[in-house]
Amino acid sequence: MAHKPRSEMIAETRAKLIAAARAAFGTVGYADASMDDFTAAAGLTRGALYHHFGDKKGLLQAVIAQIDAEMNERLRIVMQKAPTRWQGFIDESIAYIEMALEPEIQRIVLRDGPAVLGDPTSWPSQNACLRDMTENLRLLAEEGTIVATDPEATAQLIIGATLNASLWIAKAPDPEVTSKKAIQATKALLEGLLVASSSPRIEGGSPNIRGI
Amino acid sequence: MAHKPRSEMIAETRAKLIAAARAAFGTVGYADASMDDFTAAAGLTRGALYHHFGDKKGLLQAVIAQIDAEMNERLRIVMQKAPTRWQGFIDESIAYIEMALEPEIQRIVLRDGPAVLGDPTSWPSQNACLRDMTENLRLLAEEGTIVATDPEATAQLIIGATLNASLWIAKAPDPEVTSKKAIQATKALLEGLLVASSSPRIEGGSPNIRGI
DNA sequence: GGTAGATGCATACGCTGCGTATGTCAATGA
DNA sequence: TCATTGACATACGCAGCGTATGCATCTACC
Repeated sequence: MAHKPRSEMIAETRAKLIAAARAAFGTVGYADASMDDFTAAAGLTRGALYHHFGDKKGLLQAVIAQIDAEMNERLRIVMQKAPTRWQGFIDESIAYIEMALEPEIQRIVLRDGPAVLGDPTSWPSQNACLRDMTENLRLLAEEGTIVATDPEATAQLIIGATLNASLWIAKAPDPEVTSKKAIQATKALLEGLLVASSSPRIEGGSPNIRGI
Repeated sequence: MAHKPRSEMIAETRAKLIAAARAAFGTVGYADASMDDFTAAAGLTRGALYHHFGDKKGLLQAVIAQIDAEMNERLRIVMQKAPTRWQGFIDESIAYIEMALEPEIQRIVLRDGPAVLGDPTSWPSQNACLRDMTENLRLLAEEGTIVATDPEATAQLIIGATLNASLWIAKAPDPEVTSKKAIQATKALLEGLLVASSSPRIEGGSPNIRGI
């Protein structure tokens, strides 16, 4: 068979390295993942890694970028499906909690990432998610659904809250029950932002799209 | 001069190791802190470290325990000074944001700690802080000040929110302005928990004990 | 289409840093 | 005073990272 074009081979190598690293980082963690081991698992050596990503950190960045892109896409879909802006906002927060329950995301993006690469708010991908929520909050305040606060600050608070909720659920002995509690509490907290006149706190909270 | 009693020498050695490690972890971070270097800085060797703390992780645990004890003490004082339970709750959250701005706390407790030792909610010291806030929320709900939600879940959300706010402030180009925004938004979010009848949202929010 | 240059990736080497095994000396207690 | 415990240092081995170098293959230009 004829050889594939070089650019395609390169992309494949990069993808293999990212996939192997993602698996290793997600299971044993960044610090305990041996570059020799997981490059070998991909049928390569550290030479390829250093060539493409500079160092171990560079590879972690690439892995996180990939995962983050997937997360953003999933959140985008959730938002798109929601009937109202407010409902989309609630759904997005809950979806974020659910995603952060996945061990790979927890380990790589939420734990090792910040420790190795520094503050996540300066990552390009993370900024996309934040920007979306900020804009959403701004519009919600503008249309009078929620009280007027600094939208970016509120977005930071909400992201932090949901993130921590995920970690809490993940380590809880009964994740099912804990998850319900967390989601209920999250709704209560978010509904506190509603202006009292337009949308009083509803008994039982807003409906849950996933029945969790 | 006569030698100090042995137990005193031992405590001193432990204290010196913890102090040296704390300085190293707080500046260059856990991963880049060489045990040879900071034990030497304390006038000791790795032998002492392994004898007292087992390994590098054990020393990190000890450092975190020390910092956490200091944090809890500071929070306790803030709570004690507050005129009402609700005000104490607000003040505590703000104090938490302020503390998490300190580089040493951020680096050691908030970033490296979780990455190296795993979920913070399973740390004994962290649990103390959480337990206090949970109890506080339970009482606030009981006395009818805030809406009824699962107090533990809500505490987790609030801690996560404030924690993330700190990280956000720390990396912001203008921490002063950002800090004000974050604190305002935090108050708005927390005041959303108040039951509408007893304590309507007050123009300007609750007073700020530190004038930030 | 043949040759020169560039580039993807492997191999080889040195260095740093952790953990353990062993040694030594001082303090305690009978 | 002597035996024993325990605090701490020293010595060694090993894993893992980063770099320098080498090789083979693809592209570019004439």
